Amino acid sequence: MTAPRRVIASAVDRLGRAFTIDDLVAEVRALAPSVGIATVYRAVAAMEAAHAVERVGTRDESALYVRCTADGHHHHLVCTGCGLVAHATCPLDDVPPLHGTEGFVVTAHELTLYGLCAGCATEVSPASELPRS
Amino acid sequence: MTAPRRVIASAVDRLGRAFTIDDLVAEVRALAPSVGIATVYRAVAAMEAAHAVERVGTRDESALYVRCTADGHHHHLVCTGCGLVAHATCPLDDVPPLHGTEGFVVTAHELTLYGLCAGCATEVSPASELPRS
DNA sequence: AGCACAAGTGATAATCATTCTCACTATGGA
DNA sequence: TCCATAGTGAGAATGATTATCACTTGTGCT
Ligand SMILES: [Zn+2]
Ligand SMILES: [Zn+2]
Ligand SMILES: [Zn+2]
Ligand SMILES: [Zn+2]
Repeated sequence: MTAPRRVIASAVDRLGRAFTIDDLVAEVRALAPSVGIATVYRAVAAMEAAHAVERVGTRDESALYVRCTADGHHHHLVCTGCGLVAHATCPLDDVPPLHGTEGFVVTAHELTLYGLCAGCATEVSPASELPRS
Repeated sequence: MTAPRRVIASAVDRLGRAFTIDDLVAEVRALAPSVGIATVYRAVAAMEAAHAVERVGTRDESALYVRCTADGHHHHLVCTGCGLVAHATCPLDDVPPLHGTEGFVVTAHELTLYGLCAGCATEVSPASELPRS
């Protein structure tokens, strides 16, 4: 592939954590200042289509992505303390949602778990959580 | 409350189904053409804060809302055929997600179920589903 | 190597949902 | 009734994302 896409892919690796497009642009431009924002958008869209990254939500009105580490159906644990995103297996596989589904045929679902990662859980006081949903 | 808010509240009732701000503006203006878009945004925000409506997702880059019918913790069934949104009880209450949660303390979750409502399930061929996630 | 075509790039403008500003008005209590 | 306050409406402002377009790069073929 082209040089900008290589730089963008390695920037995603270097970031490790979840990132917005702006995070990624900053990381990319540390090495290649000439790369345009539109190119980063296009590269992330291509990586998403190729399952190299996945969108995990929104932060400050901007899309959040993480590097794809797990294959197949899974969900995400989002730390409300530091923003870390971890992968989790699906807890619904053997739990059909029976109540309230009058005639509804469920074919897909989205699940995101919020909480505190190991680091944040010990670090902060229990009162400083940011509840959600 | 004021006249515009009364009109907006009754328009939400009249719609019944899930709606975007534009849907609601159209319904509102059928009776009160002078109501401004910003007023509808503000009224929906107030109703959301008062738990009179809840946001259930996104349709065509616009926020989707439904009238609040269930109290407390619950989730939503979204028909990918007609857009109908129904309420569902939480299937996770007795299923702690154990796998892959190294030290993570889960405090909240978001879950949305996609599928076909009773009407759409019988009406359309099985091939025309719109899968998600 | 030389060439041709397709894909990618970068700057900029356009889009579009949502929010802000501000002058004006309706509301509801004293 | 009178006033303080919250709500209103029009339009401008914001900000993320996308489209446009002329230019460059990568690729395969000869
Ligand atoms: Zn954390
Ligand atoms: Zn799942
Ligand atoms: Zn349906
Ligand atoms: Zn739940």
